[in-house]
Amino acid sequence: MSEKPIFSPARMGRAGEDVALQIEAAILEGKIPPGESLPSERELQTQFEIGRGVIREALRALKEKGLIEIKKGAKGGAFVKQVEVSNASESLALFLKQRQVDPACLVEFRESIDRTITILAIARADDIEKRQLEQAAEKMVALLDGPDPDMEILAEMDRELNIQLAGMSKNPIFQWIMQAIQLGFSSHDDCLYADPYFRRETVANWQETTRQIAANEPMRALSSIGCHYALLLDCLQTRKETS
Amino acid sequence: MSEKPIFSPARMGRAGEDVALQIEAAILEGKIPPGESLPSERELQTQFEIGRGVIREALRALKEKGLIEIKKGAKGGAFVKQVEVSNASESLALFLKQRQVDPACLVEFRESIDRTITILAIARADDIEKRQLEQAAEKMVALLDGPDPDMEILAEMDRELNIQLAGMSKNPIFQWIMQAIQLGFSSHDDCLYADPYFRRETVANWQETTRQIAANEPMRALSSIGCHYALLLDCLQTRKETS
DNA sequence: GTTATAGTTTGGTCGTACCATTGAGGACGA
DNA sequence: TCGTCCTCAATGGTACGACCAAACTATAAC
Repeated sequence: MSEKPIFSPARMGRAGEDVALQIEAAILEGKIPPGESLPSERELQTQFEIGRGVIREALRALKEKGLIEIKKGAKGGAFVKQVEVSNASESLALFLKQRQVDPACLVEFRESIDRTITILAIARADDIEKRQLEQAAEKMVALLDGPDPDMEILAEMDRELNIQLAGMSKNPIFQWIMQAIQLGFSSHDDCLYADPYFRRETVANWQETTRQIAANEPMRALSSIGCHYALLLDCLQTRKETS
Repeated sequence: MSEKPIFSPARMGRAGEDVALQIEAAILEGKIPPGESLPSERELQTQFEIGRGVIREALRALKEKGLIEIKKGAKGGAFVKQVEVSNASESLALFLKQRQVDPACLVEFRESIDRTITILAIARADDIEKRQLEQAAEKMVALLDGPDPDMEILAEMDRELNIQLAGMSKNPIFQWIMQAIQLGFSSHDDCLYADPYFRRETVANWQETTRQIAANEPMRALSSIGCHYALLLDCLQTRKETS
């Protein structure tokens, strides 16, 4: 397994770039299908007629892009991977994180896409998925009623719920955005779970929303979503005043 | 310039990851502001007590993420950069390309945010901006009626128009998302301008949309937007059949 | 048949040396 | 004095060689 994909030696100066591009191109053209492994570093070294360090840097870059996965040991190596949506999300999250953005803008944006996602989810997700979503919300209720309502866990479940809902829209772009937002700005949502009142309201709202989704009631679901974001804005407002 | 930000030595095994994470954290926490440069590779080598190859791999990863920019020569080094939206755009493009996501998903997403942007723009933009938008659309009409309706220029004006409109929503997130989409996937839109029929219809549609926005007629503007995306889907469909 | 052990493959790290690029400061001439 | 050219130092880019650590394989021992 090393005859066909012969890489051409790279030029001087910025050889690392060249190597990375050649390998990436080979992957994207399907010359190395997902699951297969690239030649070993030492093998590539001879094919490219270049130092091993350069090869390693190129592989590191591809790994960062999510194109390959690297395993150690014999029969290890660089395996071509299906790019996950989370890779793209991370990239967007990094961008959003570095910008100082008004929380109100974010809320506005999230509400906008949340509404669309909800409509799509009601139309496209099957009953099983809707049930699972409802059950996830019920688990939150149970946790809230329990003896130790841990804020961290609740916030994490909130994130999961959002991403799960986005997946039900059957549109990867919405998944991309939603994951990025959850990665980059989940801290804003934490305030909802820090206060006992908002915590209770939010969880109850999630239960209501998922129920309406499961019942295929788009207008009621949207109404519930509106409540959610009214709560969030309210919470952010009171927090601002106290600080 | 080397006293405060002392990095801790990294553990064995996966030191590269550790180094990259430490530097990334330092950047995100603002310890090294944009424009400033990190210590030189050899300097970092001593601070981390680690081989230079590892440092280089970590820097390469950060460069891939768009967090730093590397310059050669004296006074060169790794400079902290503002992450650009094009990074996120590329990352998403890679995902969609490798997964062969249906272009219709992208259209669906764009239509969704386009509708929200339009409503916000009508509510928030002042008359001057609305006039400018209308005039930009009129320039397209003029160009189309002219002797040499260049496809490239038309497509570029289309992109500009979209971004201009997004700006009028007064919400930077919509603006960024729109830019990311335009950067990565304008190629889909090009097909609208390749065919004479669709070209004419699309330009006319832009004129109609901008007029309704200027006239503060949200429902009619939305209706016009709906037409736009119906056209786009139609165009993609016929293109698919012919190929 | 199962377990223990040695061996092989492969990624991960270290270190040194050298090349290429670039900017700065000094030397030289007009 | 000014400007041009040259040298030099700092820094990233490449190369090579060595060794370590992990993980799979095959063989030997029980």
